[in-house]
Amino acid sequence: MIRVLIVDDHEVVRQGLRFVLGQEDGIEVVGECADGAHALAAIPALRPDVVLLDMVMPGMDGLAVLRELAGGPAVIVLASFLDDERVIEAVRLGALSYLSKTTAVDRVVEAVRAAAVGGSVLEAGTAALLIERVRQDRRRNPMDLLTPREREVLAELARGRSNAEIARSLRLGRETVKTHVSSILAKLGLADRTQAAIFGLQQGLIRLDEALDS
Amino acid sequence: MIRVLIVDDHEVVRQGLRFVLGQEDGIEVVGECADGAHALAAIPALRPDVVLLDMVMPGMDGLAVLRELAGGPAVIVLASFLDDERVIEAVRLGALSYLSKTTAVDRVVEAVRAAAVGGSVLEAGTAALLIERVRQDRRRNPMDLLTPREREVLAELARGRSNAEIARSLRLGRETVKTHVSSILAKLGLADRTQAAIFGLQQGLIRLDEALDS
DNA sequence: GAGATGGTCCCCCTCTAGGGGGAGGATCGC
DNA sequence: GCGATCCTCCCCCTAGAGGGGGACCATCTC
Repeated sequence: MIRVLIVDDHEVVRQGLRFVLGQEDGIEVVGECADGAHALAAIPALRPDVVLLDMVMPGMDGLAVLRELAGGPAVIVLASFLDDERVIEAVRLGALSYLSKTTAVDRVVEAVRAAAVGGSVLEAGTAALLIERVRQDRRRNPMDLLTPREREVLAELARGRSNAEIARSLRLGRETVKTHVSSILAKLGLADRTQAAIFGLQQGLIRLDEALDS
Repeated sequence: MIRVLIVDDHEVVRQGLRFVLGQEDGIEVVGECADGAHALAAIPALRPDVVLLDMVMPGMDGLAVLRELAGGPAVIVLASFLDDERVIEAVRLGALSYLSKTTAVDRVVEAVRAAAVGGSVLEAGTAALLIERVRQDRRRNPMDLLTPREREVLAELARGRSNAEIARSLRLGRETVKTHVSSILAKLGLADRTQAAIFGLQQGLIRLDEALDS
């Protein structure tokens, strides 16, 4: 008997999963939780073999639960979307399968049975993401090309500041700022400061909603 | 008997809703669809009184379906998140209720019964959003100040393009682009094209990850 | 008809931005 | 010590950006 714990903040999803898994031979749903904290508290008593874990939950999200669960029961992550970064991170943290909620329920059942013996069920989209990541790692993060000072200047660019403002902000001469900006453009292969600003935002140096403030 | 149609790409959600609603007196689930196009095709034959509509679906999403459904059956929108813009837009398009999937199933049943007689069930979060929107409308969206052509130019700015590139892209003279850029900066109170680009990204004219792509 | 608005293009002007150099000082590793 | 890297600042030069005008034409409104 495979003991399954369902962790999802959506009641309809929990009911759906319980209903589907309940009809399967050899699978028993031993509990369900609406958030990560309750799940971690309940696991010692429920002793599940497999945890079906929602990625997006209020409070403690799926990744946080995964971190705490290292070495415990097998985990299958259920997500509404295949968010690139989260897939990678979840797999790194030991998730066996990473399924979208759009997946046919048969696949979920399949993943549960596989997880009970340490196996994985990968969707086409997930597999593609993992491969893409390996590819990306080869053509390295362009940010590594920049010196610490250049990264500071790039962050200022991403805020929408002029050379003179950056000079004041970082206590530099305007000529020095120009030198850094030129290096940034050359190293990243960008045409002008506007493209640099966009790049900085894409890299998350500055949150989009906190740019332009001031 | 209230005839209900369930439209959601997640099979587990459909099963969950069918299970919950099926236990209610006076409610009958007459069908379920996995995407918007099938839903629109099936509605004339199924004649539902109430449509439970998922906001996020592949292909034709919830808003698109709502647009086509104007004047038809009552619609209750189900969403994973309370996305500000979508809530407003959905309500504007005639959705009676806008519920999060984290809502207790009792509320869904309540919303279905209300919708059958033209009523609404609002969650606290949704109500707050609507109030906030009314507040925002007072201090007006700055984008309304721009003409359609200026918005196009602003989108190009947000891509990181130069005046010459924008001119080629929009089939304009470079002087004309300069005129538009100047108007944009003046109307929005921004200092230069870099700030305009950031503003355009914040407004969602261009997705951050698709900026800079050539 | 007059007026307002939006779109297109032009001119002149100033100033910032950005490329291409040079150069001194600090730190680190060999 | 010596090379490498980084940070700082300077000069000259060109091209682009941005402000401030003006102009023509179309459409819509009153």
